[in-house]
Amino acid sequence: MGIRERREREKDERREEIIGAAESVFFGKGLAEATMDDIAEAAELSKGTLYLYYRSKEDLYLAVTLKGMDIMEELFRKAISTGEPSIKRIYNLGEAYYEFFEKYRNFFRTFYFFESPQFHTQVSPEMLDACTGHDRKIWELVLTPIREAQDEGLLQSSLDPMEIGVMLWSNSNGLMRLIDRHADHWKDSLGVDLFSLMRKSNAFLLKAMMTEEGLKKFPTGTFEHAATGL
Amino acid sequence: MGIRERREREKDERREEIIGAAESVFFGKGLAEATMDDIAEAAELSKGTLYLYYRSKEDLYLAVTLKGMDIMEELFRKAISTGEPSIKRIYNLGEAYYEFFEKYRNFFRTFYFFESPQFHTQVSPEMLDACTGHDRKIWELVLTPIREAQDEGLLQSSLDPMEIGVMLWSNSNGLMRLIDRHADHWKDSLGVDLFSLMRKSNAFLLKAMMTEEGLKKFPTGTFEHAATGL
DNA sequence: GAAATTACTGACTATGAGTCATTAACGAGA
DNA sequence: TCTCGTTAATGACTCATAGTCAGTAATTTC
Repeated sequence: MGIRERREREKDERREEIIGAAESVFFGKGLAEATMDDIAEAAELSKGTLYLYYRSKEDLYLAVTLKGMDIMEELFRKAISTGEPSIKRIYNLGEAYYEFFEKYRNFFRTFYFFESPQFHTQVSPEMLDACTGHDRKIWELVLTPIREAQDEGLLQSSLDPMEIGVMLWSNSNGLMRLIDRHADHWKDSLGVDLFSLMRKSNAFLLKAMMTEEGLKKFPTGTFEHAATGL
Repeated sequence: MGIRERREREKDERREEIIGAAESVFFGKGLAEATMDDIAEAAELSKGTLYLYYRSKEDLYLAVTLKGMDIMEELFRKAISTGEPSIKRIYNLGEAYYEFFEKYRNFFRTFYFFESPQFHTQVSPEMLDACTGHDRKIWELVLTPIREAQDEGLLQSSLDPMEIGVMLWSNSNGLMRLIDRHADHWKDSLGVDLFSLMRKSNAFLLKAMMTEEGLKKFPTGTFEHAATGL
């Protein structure tokens, strides 16, 4: 019988609607200032109903984070399925990450919360698992072209692929955070362009991790027209 | 007359006592779970009194952060006043940063809040200024040996000293955060030692930013016995 | 020793997260 | 079409806690 299925579909839609409402409220006011009453009003539902779908305000916030991860995953997937050489696809990932940062800044910001367990006081273990699960899935994506580049002898095989990924990710992520909160200050009063700095440091790191052969085939700067300089 | 002065001294002492109480409560429960009543009890004062000294719970939290910055500044100051060569003192800074992370983990964690303006909803502009001011002071400290190393022709002079500092700092900071929340997971289930990874990536970056002359005098690994590998 | 200043108090207010008894809507079976 | 059971939704309520403020006590000044 299709009734059960319709009900489930409707429930899923409700879930999406709630996330949509939560998104607009959270993005407008931030986690702390947003109230469940605000979200209920935006969703045209009563507050009690929100709690039928999400255990706590923080769980709901992480539901928005999960949606952000979906978007990011999609961008990453596109970046690595171009059929280009592995090294180029690693560059693409850097571009995709920066694109996500630029275009989906609000989602990028929700990651701050996810990445600070400090602040998880009401998060349900289920929701946390869902997030870390999704996080790992994205990491798998990142590792694919890295492993390939190692197999092709372009990246040093003495390094763990995860190590390579983390170095590049951590570097980009740290600088994007800085850009997010202080870009103007750095540019105007210190004269430092953090964006090109990110390009530079990523290039430094990648260069240090490539093999002689890799550097011969793809000298630093090969993809410099690219957006992020990864 | 010394009465005014005595009163001021007493007020300062009170301030310190409150910070001490806040510290123990915040470190035990985290910002969100800690209540002003908890802190008042720990300080053996009424809640109202706390508000005579600090405008909000978040201001009080940042007061603890400021204390952490004091500690860090002290460690940094020691690190760069050894009379050693400039490059070595840059290494020392890396060590000092890691020492701060290890020994004063709780203070290190308070920086998460300071570094996420997202979460500043009740912070007074005065307190924020105090924090950013102190932050800059510490940056000045970091820049000293970097400028010196450039003057001596050991670090590329095409780079802005601030750029060099930010690259190294951002890299270390990002990885320490990762270590802070996931060291076990990374080590056990992924087989990646984040600490040595931090050493490696710092070395990569520094190497890329040194001059030929610098690398001749101080080849990578010169200070490898050092704690952080910066 | 009266008046003024300063430090402190804790009962009170306001707000907002989360709950739960109740109501409404829907569908199944007779 | 009438019941009865099930599921979805409601909103008034509780409870916790940040922040306030009128009042008290201690200290200083003259």
